[in-house]
Amino acid sequence: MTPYSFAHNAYAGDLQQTWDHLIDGEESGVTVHVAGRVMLLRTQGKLAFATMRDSTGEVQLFALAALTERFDEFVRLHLGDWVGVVGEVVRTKRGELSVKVVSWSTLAVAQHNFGDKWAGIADFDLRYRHREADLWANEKSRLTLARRSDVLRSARERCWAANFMEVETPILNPIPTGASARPFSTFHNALDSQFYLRIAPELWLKRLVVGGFERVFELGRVFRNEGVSPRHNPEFTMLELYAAYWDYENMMNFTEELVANVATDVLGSTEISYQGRPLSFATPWPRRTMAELTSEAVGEEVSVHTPRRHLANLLAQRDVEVPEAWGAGRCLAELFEASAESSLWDPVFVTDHPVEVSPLARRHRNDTTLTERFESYAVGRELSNGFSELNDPVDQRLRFEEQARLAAAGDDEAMRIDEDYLRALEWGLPPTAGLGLGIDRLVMLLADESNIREVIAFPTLKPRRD
RNA sequence: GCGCCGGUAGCUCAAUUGGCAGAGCAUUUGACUCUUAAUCAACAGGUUCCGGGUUCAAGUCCCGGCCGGCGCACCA
Repeated sequence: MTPYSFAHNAYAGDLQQTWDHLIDGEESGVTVHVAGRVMLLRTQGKLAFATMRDSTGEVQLFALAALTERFDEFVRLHLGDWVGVVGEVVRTKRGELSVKVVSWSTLAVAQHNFGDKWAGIADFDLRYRHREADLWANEKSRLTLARRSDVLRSARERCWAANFMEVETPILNPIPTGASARPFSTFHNALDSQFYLRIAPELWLKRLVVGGFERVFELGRVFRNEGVSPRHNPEFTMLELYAAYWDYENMMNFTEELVANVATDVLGSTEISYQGRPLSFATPWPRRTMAELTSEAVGEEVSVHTPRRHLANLLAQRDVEVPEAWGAGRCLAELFEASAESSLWDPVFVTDHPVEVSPLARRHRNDTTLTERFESYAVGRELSNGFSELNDPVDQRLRFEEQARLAAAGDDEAMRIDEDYLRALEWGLPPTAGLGLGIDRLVMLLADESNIREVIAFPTLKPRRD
């Protein structure tokens, strides 16, 4: 029977640092208890060398028939077995820091191997379905998921440092809202009610601001029942935060600082390389209106005031089908996506979106057909989305009603009227700015990964049907 | 959802024009007192993803299905 515990008192990584000064063949006189997984095993008659890895790194185990108990069993260990070892820290004649094994025990056996000891595990299906094996076999996977943890820690600390309080809001929602997306639905038996997994926590968070929490953030999972791709997982992690008394300019300032600081916390610099190309998070990020960028991309002046018919023609030239229900605003936003979006490499704020595509954003103070909204883009992808929040319950009702008309016309991503939210606005939402930041996308950039599944420990896969 | 590509031993990968299904590592056995992906020797290891079809003969060609990668669509 394997032990129930092990009196562990040292880590491989620490030993490598602490005993860096040991010269070849020198013995430290210090006995340690280390534990980890056997990654490699080299036997040589009455000697055996094992490479053991724990969460901090690797250290060699040096076993001798003359010293090590049950030596004949030690040399029969399998790659992947967990062992606990007691022995002296030494450096071998050939220069490898080692624990000279006196007593030891198998803590757990590995009944399956961990892939080729040189090539690891390459099969995507196996790696994603059995990430536990992938993590042992592939250093890159360990580094990427550790980096995700670093990003989460940094983002939280930066939010706390700016006096945002972390809150949690419902994942089970009677109405899916706060974004435009198809939801997952589920059912609560005792309440005899249909629920939807949240597509965004937005409205709940603003209700907390109404309640007097002036700066709140939530770092949590949202769910969207849409296609999967190298950049889309059905569940993903969003940082949403709201600050009373801020407008979207303030929030853009905060956003660029947040991302730049996270990059610095995690990588030590705002200057990184992504997929072989330099990428700079250095602030300030350019701020360009959607109309400007779209005009540049299509080679003529366009805006939300351009006749819808003309915008529709420009879209048609780009093979975009234009439904009857789209107004000039939606056409402009679609034209932006079709023409300008993919070329935005370094971070940039795209601002002043049409009201038509921004049902929760406050109208622009200089043009009521636009909103005070921004989206940051990097590497041609949307990274964040924020705005001066619409806090007028009358206008919000009009926006919801417009969404309801779209839904009636067949748009299954349109928002639904949320009476509870409207009532909350009637109690008074101060001027507030909000932000939603896609954490997975940010981790992809900071981990130099091109597939979102690499930055998610257990990405959503189709269940096997054997 | 559509298109392209892929699935061969536990893992990483070969297999020419349709012609005996292979190697390295892992496993098993043996040798070896300073190895570093140790080395050397030997044994063993297969529903070639699944189901049909064409053919004297199919890993290879055709049809259907499953799973994955990439692109498109949708979207963040």
